[in-house]
Amino acid sequence: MLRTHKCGELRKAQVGETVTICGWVDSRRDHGGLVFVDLRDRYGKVQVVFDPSEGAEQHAAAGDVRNEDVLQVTGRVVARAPKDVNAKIPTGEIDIRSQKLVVLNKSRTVPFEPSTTNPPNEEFRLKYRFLDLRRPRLQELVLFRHRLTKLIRDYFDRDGFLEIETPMLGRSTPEGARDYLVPSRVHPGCFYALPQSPQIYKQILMVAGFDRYMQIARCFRDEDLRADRQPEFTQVDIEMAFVEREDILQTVDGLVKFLMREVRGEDFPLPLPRLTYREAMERYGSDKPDLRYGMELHDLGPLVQNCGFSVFKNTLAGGGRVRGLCAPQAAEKYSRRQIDDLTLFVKDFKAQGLAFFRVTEAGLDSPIAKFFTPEEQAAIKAEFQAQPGDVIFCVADKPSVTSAALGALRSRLGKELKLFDPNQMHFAWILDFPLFSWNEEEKRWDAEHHPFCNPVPEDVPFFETDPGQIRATSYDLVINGYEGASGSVRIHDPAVQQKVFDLLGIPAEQAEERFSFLLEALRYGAPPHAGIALGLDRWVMLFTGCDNIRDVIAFPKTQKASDLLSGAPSTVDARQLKELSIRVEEPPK
RNA sequence: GGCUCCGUAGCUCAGUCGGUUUAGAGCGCUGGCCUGUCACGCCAGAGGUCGCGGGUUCAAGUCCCGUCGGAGUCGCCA
Repeated sequence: MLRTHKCGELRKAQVGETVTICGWVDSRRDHGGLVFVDLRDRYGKVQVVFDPSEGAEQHAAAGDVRNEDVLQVTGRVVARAPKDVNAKIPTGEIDIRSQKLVVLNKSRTVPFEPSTTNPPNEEFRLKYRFLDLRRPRLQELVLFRHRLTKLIRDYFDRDGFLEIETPMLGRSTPEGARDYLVPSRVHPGCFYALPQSPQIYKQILMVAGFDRYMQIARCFRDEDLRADRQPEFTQVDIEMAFVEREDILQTVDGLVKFLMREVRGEDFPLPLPRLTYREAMERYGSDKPDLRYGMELHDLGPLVQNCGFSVFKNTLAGGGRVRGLCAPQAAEKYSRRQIDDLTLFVKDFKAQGLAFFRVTEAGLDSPIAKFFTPEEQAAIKAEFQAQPGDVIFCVADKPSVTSAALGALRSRLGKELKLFDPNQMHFAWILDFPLFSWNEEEKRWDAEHHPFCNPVPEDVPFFETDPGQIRATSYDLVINGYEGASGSVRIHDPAVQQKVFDLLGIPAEQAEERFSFLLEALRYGAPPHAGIALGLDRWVMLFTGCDNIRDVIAFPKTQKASDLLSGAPSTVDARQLKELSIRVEEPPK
């Protein structure tokens, strides 16, 4: 070992001991006579004093030391005089008086200091990720991720779950997200796909009798990125046999309670709240509402069906809806111009427009208020129990558009009006999703969750009459407006599986070709089973209060899926391509 | 693929409404001084294809078009 102690662990208790420590130069203060160096490792930093009276050589060498050089220092731990104590750091009551200095490695001048209080832009941080990761904040996030992952493993281990690895090189299935493909050398023209999730394998593990499975699984989806989406990400993948929906919900409820206690010391009440999909869409306009605040959507149809405002009246007459929400005390924060911005915002969600009313003592103040009788105004005000200073926003449109537009508006206003405590974590289940959704462009039914999701048994008759009515035995766990986990009871009956494929328009022979290994497995005694997958990156992000997923991933990719540190993706040698029987059609410029 | 924002010294930024001169500051860097600093201090200094390309103009960091890169978002994400 090159060290006897870590920099950050030294305290008054070690005073008098001679120690050897290693670390990076966090900063150097050269007083000509005395030289002070803050030496940093991942446990913290400690001040080393280089005094000429302890040896001319080590003192002179300290004068040549620069930031981020790697040092090994042997010296005595001494207590600081009371006036010299630095209360800002845990090691501030002691110094290391150097007796020997070894420069283990010089550093080039770093493009930015890990100790900076004002980190550079993200592009630069990603290019020099090894320096960025030296920053205390990032070290803290990496450490927390380790801890959370370990707690999750412990929780499932204690409950008898087995961690089983599944292949990374699998078979491409055209449904779902775009696959990342890996060419096969020994099978020219054939490709593996990296897993979008271990879905099929974990179901097969159930058939194989491993009735409690979990895996911290890396997954890959070649879709466009977001603040909470990376092309490769980590799922806590769970599957259980001989269980019902309720068992999965309770298992995850227990995990949440366990984590909230271990991480935050909070006694989290169970069960977690549950809402149906229909209820979520009706009250919040979203299937993943942020439930840290209210500001619910209200149906204004009955109140305005006879009003003088033709937009509302005509929309209602045409089968549309008029819905709205009441933004508390927004009148002063939103000028006319800012409301125009909100109007543009809801147009992104296909809304034709955004009506608004400023709530006053007397009634409603708005360019369109004149179209509403005093009674109608009073009714709208009463519907929201609106207070003077509030602003009521309304969208009149197709039902789905009112949800999408108002759901997005609610989310935006919630942030802008700071309607929630950023430290709070709110978990809720969304249940009874539709099993299928109608794809208007392609004129066909799509699986809302995935094609292996079991329908709610009493809805099975709807297969013949109204597939849109079929509820799925699926469930999402929503955390602060993010989809934190998603799962379902699976189909274990080949006949039901066949019904689903039929409705999705996947011909029997095609289903057989794509999923034969699953379908075959289901025919050999598949137990009823259900599962769920947690988005580990998002959980870490939410627990740590980060606003993007990249900060909790050691080596993340940019929005264009590049790794700025390594330069991936890159072109490859012609020889490699030839070996793989691949010809690139249009070589990059 | 669409929309929006950003790109000036190694880094963080200023550079105005309204186009012009030698493009500035702080941090960092280099040299010197300094024995109790911890955002050390003091003195001196170096450092710029204003992302890139084109256009408008007597004149472009500034205006216009394109492009590259980064971010947010819609589509997409069974």
